[in-house]
Amino acid sequence: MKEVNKHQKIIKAAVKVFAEKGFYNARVSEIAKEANVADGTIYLYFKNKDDILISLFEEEFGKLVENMRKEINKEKDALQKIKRFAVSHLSFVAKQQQLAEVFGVEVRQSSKFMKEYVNKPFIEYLNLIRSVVIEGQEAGLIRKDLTPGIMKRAVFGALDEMSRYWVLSSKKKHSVDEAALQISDVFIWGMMSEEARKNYPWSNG
Amino acid sequence: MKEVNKHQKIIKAAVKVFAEKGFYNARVSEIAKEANVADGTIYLYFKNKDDILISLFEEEFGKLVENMRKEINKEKDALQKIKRFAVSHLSFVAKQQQLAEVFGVEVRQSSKFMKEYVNKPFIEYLNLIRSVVIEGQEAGLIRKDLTPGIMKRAVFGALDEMSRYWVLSSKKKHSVDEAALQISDVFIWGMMSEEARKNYPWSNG
DNA sequence: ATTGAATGAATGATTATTCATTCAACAGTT
DNA sequence: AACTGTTGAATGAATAATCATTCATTCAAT
Repeated sequence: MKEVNKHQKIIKAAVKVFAEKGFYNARVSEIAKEANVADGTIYLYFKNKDDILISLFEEEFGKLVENMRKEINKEKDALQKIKRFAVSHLSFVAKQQQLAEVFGVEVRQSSKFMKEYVNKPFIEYLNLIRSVVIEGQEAGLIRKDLTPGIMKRAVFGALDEMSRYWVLSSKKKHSVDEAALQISDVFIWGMMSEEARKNYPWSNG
Repeated sequence: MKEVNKHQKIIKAAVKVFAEKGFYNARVSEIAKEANVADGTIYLYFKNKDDILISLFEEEFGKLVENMRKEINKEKDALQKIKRFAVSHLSFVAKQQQLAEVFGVEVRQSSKFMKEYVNKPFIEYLNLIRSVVIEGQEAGLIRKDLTPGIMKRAVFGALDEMSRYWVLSSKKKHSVDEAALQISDVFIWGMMSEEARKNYPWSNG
């Protein structure tokens, strides 16, 4: 049976099962069932259960990083890039809930125990923010007393916690769009240099 | 042998083992060994392995919430409370690394526990921030267009991501104190109302 | 006839949990 | 103070269940 890409089919099934059950409570047999392949077939495409998670992360998160890089480059000033980052991040979460759940809830936790595996795509993602902060400081838009390495974690953390709420809660009281705007707005005003606050052409809304 | 509180001894051992290995890779027998009790003794004090994690969370996080409530009440204006929250949160992380690791990495990120176990103490902790935001809005210090339910997640998320970096990284490039100050400063400036920005007696440093 | 992708039942390891047994502490009795 | 019975906390070897992984076999395609 020359079929569609099994690797991809298994990854897709794994996203679903990992999101529903969590990595440790996910059964390889259930992923196989979801992907419509035999249990053993998984092992023709992946070394083991860990490898499914790692591959899925490398591949899918890799795409996300590339996509985000393009998104923020649509803006030319650093403060607008922050806003674009927030909106894109949360829009991805809303569109790809299961994947977001695996990224946010499972991977960073699990990666701790996969000693060898340094989470390259994740670090890259964080460093997109860091670059924007540095760029903003060089342009005089962002306060120079702020450490880019701290700010990248603050911005990402704020968005990530919001994502977790969005993905895990069933109620979804706040809209993700509204959250993205409010969070980026607070960071923009909070990080903006004194000078920029006077001159920057800002129509807050 | 009438001994010291075994319940407490087991919890303490569990914190250490969970922090080192993660919940799913932690062995009950290892917790027993660490606590100097027999494997079976654990089951005289806890229903099962899950129950160890849940109890530890309820008890230890409960203390943290109470402590934080006292801390922020040392300040009387909302913006200073935000700062105090940030400093206390990260100072706790630095002082109780293993416990912080279990709180941050194991409990909150484990979708199994987030989904099946409604995390009362955690919600209470978040709502401390929410109350402060509301208080600040009522006093005219904080912009009224910001949703307290979004802000509580943004502030907590920023601090939490910083904590995760701090506990998991071995390098510890940034000091936690510095991080707390920068993060709270950005939030304070970002959330402050136009009016407060003019009148508030602020010595930024 | 040959190949090798795919299968899924069987295997082997791992571990949470149980429970028959031990033993220290104390109370009552002589 | 010595002996005996009772209690229940503590033990840890044995159990039972769960799953990741394997591999002998099948079978579709060429």
